[in-house]
This record gives sequence, structure tokens and C-alpha cells, in this order.
Amino acid sequence: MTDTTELSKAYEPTEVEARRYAFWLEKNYFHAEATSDKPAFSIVLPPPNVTGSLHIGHALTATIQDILTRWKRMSGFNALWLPGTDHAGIATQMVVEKELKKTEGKSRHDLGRAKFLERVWEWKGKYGARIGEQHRYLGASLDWSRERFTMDEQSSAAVREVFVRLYEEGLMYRAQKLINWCPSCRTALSDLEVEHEEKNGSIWHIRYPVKDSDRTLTVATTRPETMLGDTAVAIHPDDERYTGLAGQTVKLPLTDREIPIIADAELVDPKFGTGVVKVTPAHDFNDYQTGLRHKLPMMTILDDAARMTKDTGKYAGMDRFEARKQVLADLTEQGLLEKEEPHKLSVGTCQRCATVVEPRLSPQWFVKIEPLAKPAIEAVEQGRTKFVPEAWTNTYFHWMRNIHDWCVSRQLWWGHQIPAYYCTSCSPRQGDDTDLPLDAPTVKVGGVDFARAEPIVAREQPKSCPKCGGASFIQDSDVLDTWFSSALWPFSTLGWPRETPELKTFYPTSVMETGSDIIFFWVARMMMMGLHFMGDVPFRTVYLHAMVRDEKGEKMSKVKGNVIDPLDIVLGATADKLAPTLKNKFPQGMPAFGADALRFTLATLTQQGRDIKLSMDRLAGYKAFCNKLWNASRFALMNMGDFQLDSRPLSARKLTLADRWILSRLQRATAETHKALEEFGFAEAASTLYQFLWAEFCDWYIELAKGSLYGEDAEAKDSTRAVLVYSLDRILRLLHPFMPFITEEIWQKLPMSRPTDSIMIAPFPEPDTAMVDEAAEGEMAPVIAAIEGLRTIRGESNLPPATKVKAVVQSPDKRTRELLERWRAYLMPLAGLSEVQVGAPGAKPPQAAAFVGQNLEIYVPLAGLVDLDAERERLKKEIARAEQEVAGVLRKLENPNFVAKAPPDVVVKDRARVEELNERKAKLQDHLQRIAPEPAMPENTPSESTTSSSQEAVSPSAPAQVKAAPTQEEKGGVDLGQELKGEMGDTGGAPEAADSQVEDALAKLRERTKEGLSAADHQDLGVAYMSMGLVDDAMREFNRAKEGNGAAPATGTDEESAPAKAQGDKLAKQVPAAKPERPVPAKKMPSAPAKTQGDKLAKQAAPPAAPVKTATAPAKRAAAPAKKAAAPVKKAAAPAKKAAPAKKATASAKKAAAKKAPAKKAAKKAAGKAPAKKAVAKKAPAKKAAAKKAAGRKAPAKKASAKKAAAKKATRAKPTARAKARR
RNA sequence: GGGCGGAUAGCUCAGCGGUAGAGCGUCGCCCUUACAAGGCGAGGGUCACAGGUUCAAUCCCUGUUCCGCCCA
Repeated sequence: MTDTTELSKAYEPTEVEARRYAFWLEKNYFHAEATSDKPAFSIVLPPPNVTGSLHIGHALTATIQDILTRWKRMSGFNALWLPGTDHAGIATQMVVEKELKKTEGKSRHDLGRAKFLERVWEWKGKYGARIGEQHRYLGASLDWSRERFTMDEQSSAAVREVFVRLYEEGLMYRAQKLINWCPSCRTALSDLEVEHEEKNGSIWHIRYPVKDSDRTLTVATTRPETMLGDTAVAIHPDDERYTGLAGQTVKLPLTDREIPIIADAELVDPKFGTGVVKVTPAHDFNDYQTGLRHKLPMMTILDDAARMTKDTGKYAGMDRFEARKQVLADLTEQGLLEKEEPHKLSVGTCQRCATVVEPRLSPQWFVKIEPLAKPAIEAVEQGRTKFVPEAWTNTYFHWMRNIHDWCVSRQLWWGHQIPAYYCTSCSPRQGDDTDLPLDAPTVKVGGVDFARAEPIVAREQPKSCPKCGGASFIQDSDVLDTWFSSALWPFSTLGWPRETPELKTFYPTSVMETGSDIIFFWVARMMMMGLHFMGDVPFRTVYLHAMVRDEKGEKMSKVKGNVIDPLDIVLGATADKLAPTLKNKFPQGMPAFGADALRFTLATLTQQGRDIKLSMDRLAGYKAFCNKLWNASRFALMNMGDFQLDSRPLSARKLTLADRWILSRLQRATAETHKALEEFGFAEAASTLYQFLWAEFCDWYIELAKGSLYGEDAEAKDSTRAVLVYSLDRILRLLHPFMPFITEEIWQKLPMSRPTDSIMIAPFPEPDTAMVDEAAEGEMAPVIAAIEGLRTIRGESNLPPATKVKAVVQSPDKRTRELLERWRAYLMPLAGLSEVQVGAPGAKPPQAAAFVGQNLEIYVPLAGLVDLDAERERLKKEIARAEQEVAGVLRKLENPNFVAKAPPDVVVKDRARVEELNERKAKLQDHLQRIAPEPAMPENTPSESTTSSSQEAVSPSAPAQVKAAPTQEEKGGVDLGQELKGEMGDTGGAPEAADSQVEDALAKLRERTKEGLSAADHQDLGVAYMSMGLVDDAMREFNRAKEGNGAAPATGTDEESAPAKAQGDKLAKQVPAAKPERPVPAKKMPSAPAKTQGDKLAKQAAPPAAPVKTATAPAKRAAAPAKKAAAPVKKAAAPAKKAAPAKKATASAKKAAAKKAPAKKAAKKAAGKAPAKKAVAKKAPAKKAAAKKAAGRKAPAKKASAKKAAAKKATRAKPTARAKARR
């Protein structure tokens, strides 16, 4: 059934998205089969915190995983993407505690463990669903029937099983060790949950009196308050300052204790501080190890809230920081504080609450990690699991090889309670207080002394004590680290420890995709647990994505106010709901971008090894892309008539060139997309599709298709419709993993029979190599080139689309001519032509705009349509570009080393390029002359006073220079034109067809000697040369004409050495100068109207002979010399300065003119050209042997601009559909 | 202290030996019946800095400076 109802004019994501997701759910498409003939593909979703809400990082996770899953599902896999949530121990408990405090003013202890846990479960029920809902909004194709929770019965069973097995294997043990403790959360933390921060602190020097001696030992410490728990001071055994002290004792200040002086080479660095270290084994990790080595007593002086214990006498009950102050004060009073120095130290803080953590001696459960880590390292070494990007492999190895035993017990309530039980009958008790009940839930005095009690680890509570037969037990009150259950996720979610078909089908999972921040927390631990319990890696590939940051690259946090809620992006949000930075951006509220746009944006920003800065502008761009897709489809549907795509292969139809071309391009895009996806190149795949749809399908194919669709040829109409539907079907399917909603919506409306009810289970397109059509692409190339050339002319001439023009297209290549002739129906509408004449190079239309491409010349007669000045400007620019590039390439070619050592094909390519550029340049110059203002030169010399040929006599009224290359050699600037001339001879010079004027002049030349030429002769000759494109020669002749005689011989060395560049300038200025000069003598200047077109203004405003630097000329003209660097720096600077105000004054000066004269640019160029400046000094000598030689004479052209020119040229000269990017 | 990334157009990012590309923004012309969330055209880059290797460096090597992250 096909619903070809016309689409709405603009794409409205919100409505479509809700509807489509419901449809998929209803059809149960997300469900994966436990057993299937299809190959399996599986991903488990990293379970988000159940009471949290998704942030943009989750959206990235979901996007990437959904792309993978949908792609694989469409590619014929039995694809499982398994959702779930994490109980997130500390985080969730804290949230609920906070809420409890806020609403009822109660602590969890007020409620008691059981009641409190009820509350947490309630909370979980209330907010847990939100995660799922958010994923639905994102379009995530998660198999909801298999949704799991880390604390559901199955997962809990898995956790118990793992715990018990590890215990039985000796890999889980309980011990009193020094662990990280958060005094605020009042729980143990693993090493990973402690964040280290560099802080400015102090180091204090404290004197400890040596017993029975006058001597004191000065210790240096950053934690003076812990001295109350010191049980030794340590010196280095080889430290001569303290020889003989080891074995003696010191009197510990502020206490009545005496502690030994020990020698320890490991703890003490004699170069650091005083060389004496206080040893506090119960409160410092290094000291703890020292304590173990020396069997020192371990004295705990801080309680679980980091307050001083009762053993600290007067300090008892004080907070640790308060105690520090007091201790310091007391030491000062006793004269034992020697000094305080500023010191940088690394402070460990709690990942959750940012409280400074405290090392604490307490009984905890640990996983013995080494036996688990070893296989996990090997698995990656052997490539059984691969990291993408690969760089993470080393990070993984480094951590795994330095891993410590994992402290898994947490003194929390919310989590998996540890399956260890203590007999209340025979377990040792806390000694001094027995008024608490036996089953007191915490490690308080009076109850079982958990530090000493013997645990019975079992899957279920034992019936009787194996020791005493007692039947009363108390379960270990601690819960497990949240990551413990997460570590089992890839198999616990599939039913383990039961042997389920799911486990068999989907383990190992195909890909683990998660943020790189949890590579240790989660990925490494899953590796260890998976290998240990399943005997195989938990996943074949680990794809680690970067962190999502805001546009400025800052981490998103509530404090900074830059958090972005993905749902706000999807659905839109009112301004008041937005975080501050977003509110600035969207004062009216955020529009609904839609899930597809968000997903596409995230996919394109996914790059390896780089943070993702979410750009709202790009987001808007991809929303526009959705709209583009929508409207392209809309266009197709509107033009279908009764058409229905049947199963007949496209090749059986009579396809047009455009049809064949787009089908070929489509196959390439398909292949590229495949390749990118296989390599996790989401960004590349997305941009391939973006480019194809927009720059090829929409910009070209649809436009070309209009001809057939609106035409009379029924067959062409039919084939075009077929190709439209076929292509859209493919494009939509290719895009589906990225943009599931819009693709489904449109796909359902295509007039064709669908193999499936939904695009999400339709096959992912495979490239059809039979449709790759080199011939079609080759045929389209000149058509596209011609259209683009014509559009350039139109654009530059500001011709409105409604103005149809006549074009003359010439090509020396017969085949090209044939093609253009054959496809004139494509050419005309797309280029806005009323008529086109295709022919071999020959007579050119007068007063025309020209475009010279590779193998192609295009002329559009513009007389009466536009100001030809603009066209001349453009041509000059083009010529300059060609010259600059050719100079660059020549510089290379003139280096013998290059020719000798570079690969021959590179050299050949460069030579061909020179050829091509020269030809192009010649044609452009030829044309420039052709549209020069009336070439009839005045008989008398120009009105400027006679000048020598080297003089800068320029008329600002001239339409500037022919060449834009740098200027005079005496200024140290490079002279590309001259250089070119010298190096190339005249290869680029002669145009193919000389007209009669040229013939005449040449005839004259032959007949007479140069000495005999009159000024008028020189003038004629100049014109002739000009028309032949021999600019330099023409220049020379014009100069002679100006001088009034032909004093200097043509071959004169003086002339020769004069920069052709400068000549070019003059030429350009002089030739047309004739025209304005007649009516515009200098005196007329003041009356020139302020607001005229840039050109006219310039012509009129400046006195004909005025040097550039004095030109008061406005923007366009004034800047031109600077821009082209025809003038020396000083001169350039002047107009540059002028240009700025001129720009401001655009009210009067024409805008267009102003824009061409950015002061910055002019100044920059001028600087670049500065003689003996950086450019020359820096680049030339070191790098370019050949250039160096010539550096004095010709500095390298400014690299950037040369490059730029080349680049532009390249795209211009050989445009292809691909090269032509959408604008 | 050790390690890993990054620095390319105004902004967000590709490219990574043969003289640089996209999107957005900018400028010009157009509301051409798919799309103004649009079309066509244009402008815009000492590819952080300094050395080195190479015929040739944005790209490879070394160092420096900034920015980010991880580990101790």
C-alpha cells in the first residue's frame, strides 16, 4: 500500500518522531531472537544511572550504538541492543538522602535500612522510566523486552554467584587494610573513585625532641594533625646527618608517647624536606607500607567522619582541619614549629562529593586482581578484543599492568549486600560496650567485631554455623561497589549464571561502545570478569568515544550552566528552561531540532581522539539537511503522477544521461558509506551521504530531472521517475541508521512496492557495481563544467536568474563539442540561457564576458546587460591567479633536483599544468583585450607628462592592472610576469586566431624598422600585441607611444629588466585611459560626484597623473593597487589606510567597492611584499635552493595567495560534481 | 613528575608528503511553482611557533608555547 499523499512543505520532526517510534514498537522490530539463522550482532547499552537523566553524552552513546545496531539489523543480522539501567550506589543513595532531608528533614538513619531502601526503590520506580523514555525520543532501537536493571533479581543472582565463586577461588578476600575513605559519604572508595587534584598548600617543619638528648629532629609534613597518630619517625639509612639515630626514640610532641626512629630507604628521600619523615601508618599510604615493613603499631586517630578520636585527648571530636589549626597553634606555643612553607600537593577527593578523602584503616572486601588482569591483558595482546581508536590500547595496558587489588565493599545501603554472614553466637565482639543488640546493623561497638569475625560466604544465608552450630547470623552490612555488578553486565544481562540461548547467541557481544572516561572503571573490569567467568572476552571491539563538551570546549556542568538536555534539542524548549549559556543563544527559546538532526550532528562530530564540541550552529545546519531531504522527496512525490516503481531493473529502461550519472554517483556514495561504517567512521559516512544528497542529488540531478519531468518525452519522464524513486529509496535506507524517523516517514510514501513494512528492516543498500558508469560521469563532466562556468559569469555580473542570456561555448575538443551540443537541454535551463552556440575556437563575440575552463571557453555577450568594467576586473583577477600559480609550479620545475628526483609522473603533471595554465592565461588575456574599452587610441600621447618608461606614471582612472603579481625588482618584490616570461618564452602568448587588426600591425612591423615607428605606430602595435595576449610587449609599445618616440630598442636591456609586472599595470591603466581622459581633465575632479560607482568615482576623482599614494580614491580603486601589490609597501599602505574609512562610508560609496578593499588585507599584502622582509629572508634561503639564487631579484610569491589561487583555479578549471561543493 | 590527545577559514571541524576542504557565519544577485531551513555566485587560511629530514612539509622528526585529558 502506498501513501503518496503530498508531504507538508517543511519537515516537522516532533509529530513524525512520536508516531514512528510507536509504530516500530507496535511491530516489535527491536526484538532480537534468542536463536536465529541470522548472524548475531549485539551491543549492551552502558546502563545509565537509574535516577539520573540523560545528558548529551548519553545521546552520543545512544546515537552511535543505534547507528551500529540499525545498520547491522538492516544488513541481515539478528541484532540485539540491550537496554538497562544501573543502580549507581553512592549517587542514587545520595540523591534520595538529599530528598529525604529536604522533604521530611530526616536522615537515612532515622528511617533505618529497610525503610530507607524502600524509599530508594520507590524513587527508582518513579524516575527509572525516564531513561527509557529519553531513549525512545532519540529513536533508540533497543530491545525493551530485555531491559535490565543491575539490582533486579537476575543481576543480583549473578552478583552473588560471582562473589561466592571468587571467594571460593581465593580471589575475593576480606582484610583490614588502608583504603580510601570519604568522610562525607562515609564509605570506602576504590582507587579509581578518588580524583587527584593539584592544590596549593603548606609544608610545615616540626621539631621532634630526641629522647635523652638535646637534639631535635625536624620533620617536614603537609598534615601536621596526623602527628598524633605517628608511631615512628624515619630517616634514610645513608643520611650522614642522622647517623646513629636509628634505633633511638623521639618524644612525640603534644602527646606523652615516645616513638622509635627508624631507618627506611624506601620511604625517605634524603633530598626532600629535612630528610626526616614522620610515620603515620594508619593515615597515609606510604606510611602504611612502612608500618608493615617495620611492624609498627597502626594508630587510628580519625573516625569515619574524619573527626579526631577520643584517643587524641584534647583534640577529640575536632574536625581534621580544625585539629590541624589547633595542633599548629600548640606547636607554635611550644616552640616546636620551625617554619611553614608554601607547597604544592596532590589532594585526593571523592568523585561523588568532592570531599577530601582520608586514608582509613578498616576491614574491607577485596578482589585479588592480578590473576584476573593477566588474561585480560593477554586477550588484548592477542587481538581477541580490539580498541578503536587504537591509541586506547596502551592506556589499557598501562593501567592493567599497574593495577592494585580492588576494594569492592562500600559502607552504603543501596546496592548488592555482600553475601557474607557472621555467626552471632561465636563471632568476636567489640570489646568495651555491650549495650547494643547483637544484630546491630553497623560496625558500631557492641556488635560483632567485623574486623575480626570470620565470614561465611554463601549464596544464601547458612542454616547453621559450621563452627558452633549456631543458627543466628548477621549478613555483612556492606554493599558492593556499583562497578562490580556492571563488570558482569555483558553476561548477567544475557541470563548468566543460567545457560540461556541468549548467552549462547550473543556472547561475546560484538561491540562495546562507551565513553573513554570509563575505560578502567568498566571496560577493564568487564574484560576481567568476562574472561574469568565466561572463558571468552565480553566483546570483540571496544569503540571509545570522546567526551561531549560545549561549544567552547568546556565540560558541561550544572555549575557552569552549560548543560544541554538532549530532549530540549529534540523537542525544543522555552527560554526559561534553558541553561544560561543556551538562553543567550536562544532568547526566544530553543526550536525543536528533532532527534534526527541531533543524531546526525553527533555522528558528524564523532572523531577519533578529539573532544566533541557540540555546535548549535552545526545542529541547525543538519536540521536544514533534514528539511532538504524532506523537500527533495516532496519534489519527487509531487511529480510522480500515477507512476509506481515496478520490479523491472532500471537497466531495462531507457535512461537519460542524468539518470545514468546519478545512479553511478549513488553507487559510489553507497560504497563509501559502507567502507566508513565498517571502520567506525560515522562522521565520514554521514558527510558522504550529506554531500551526495545535497550537492549531487539535489543540486544536479533534481535540476536536470526537471527537464524530463516537465517535458513531453514519456519515456524520459518514466525513466526519471523510476530513477528518482530508486535513488530516494537507496538514500533513505543509507541514511536510516543515522536519521531513523524522517527516513521511515518518507520511505513509506515512495510509490513502489516495499519488501518490508518498515525501512528499519529493509536491506541496507549494497553498491551495485554494474551501475557505476564511468562513461556517464565522463559525459556529464563538460556539461557541469559549462554550467558552472556560465553561472560564474552570471554571478559575477550580478545577472538576475530571470535574465536569459545567449552563450557561445567553444572547445577545441570535438568530443566535448558533441557532448555539449547533445546535452544543450541540460545546459540551457541550468545556466539560464536563451540560446547557446557550440563550436570550435574561433571568432569571439564582442563585448562579452568570458570563462576559460579546461578545454572550454565560454562567452556571454553582455553588452547592454551589465557594466563591462566588472567583467574586466574579473578577468584580471583570473589572469593574476593563473600567473601566480604558474610561477609557483615553474619555480619547482626550474629546480634541477626536483626534475631529477621527484617521481616522473609528478614532474609530468606539473609540466602539463604549466601548459594548461598558460593556455588559459592567454585566452583570458585575449578576451580581456577584446572587451577593452574602445581600443582606438588617441593620436596624441596621453595627457600625463612624458615619463620615462620606468616611472610610475599611472592613471587611477585605468581599470587597474592586468597582472596582480608583485611588483618591481628594485623593491625586492617578485615579478611573476617577468619571471614567467623569462622562463617560458612565449608559449602562452599567441592566441589561435588573430584578427585583422593584429595582422595589420604585424604587417607594419615587418615593413618598418622599429626605430622608424611613430608614437601612433607604437600605439597600434601595442594594441595588436594586446590583442594577442602579449601583454608585456604591448606595455612596452604603449610606453614608447607615450614617450612620443621609439627611443629605446625593443630588445633593450633596460626595458627587459623592467618588471613586466609594472608594465602590466601601466598597460592596463593606459589603454583604457584614453577613454576617460578625453572628457576628464584634472580640473574636473572636484566636481566628481561623491557617490558613483566605484570605477567611475576612481576615474574621476583622481588626477590622471597622480601617483597611487596620493589617491584619495575610494575603496575599490584605492585598494586595488595595494591588493595587487603593484605599489611598493609605502604606497600600498596609504590606500590601505584610506580604504578603511572608505568602507565605513559605504553610505555614499558603493558597497561592492568598499568590500573589495579591506584595509587589513591590503596592509597584509603590502607587508608580504615588503622588500627584504620576512618572507624573503625566511623562506627563500633555507628551503629553496633555486629560489635562493634568485632571491635578490625575485622573492617567492606570497605563498598563501599563490596557493589560494591555485586552489581556486583547480576547482574552476576542472570542476566535477564532487568538487563542486554545495554553498 | 610520567603519559596521551589537540592547535588548520570568523565559529565548529575534515584532511595528514606533490602548493588546503566542509558546515555554519560573511558579501552580492534572486521569494526561478521541492525547499528562503532555499538557489546561484563571491570573499575568507604565514595549516600555533622554531629547527630538521626531503627534490618537495599543513602532513614525517626534534624542540618550544598554549589548551584538554589520564596516571602517580
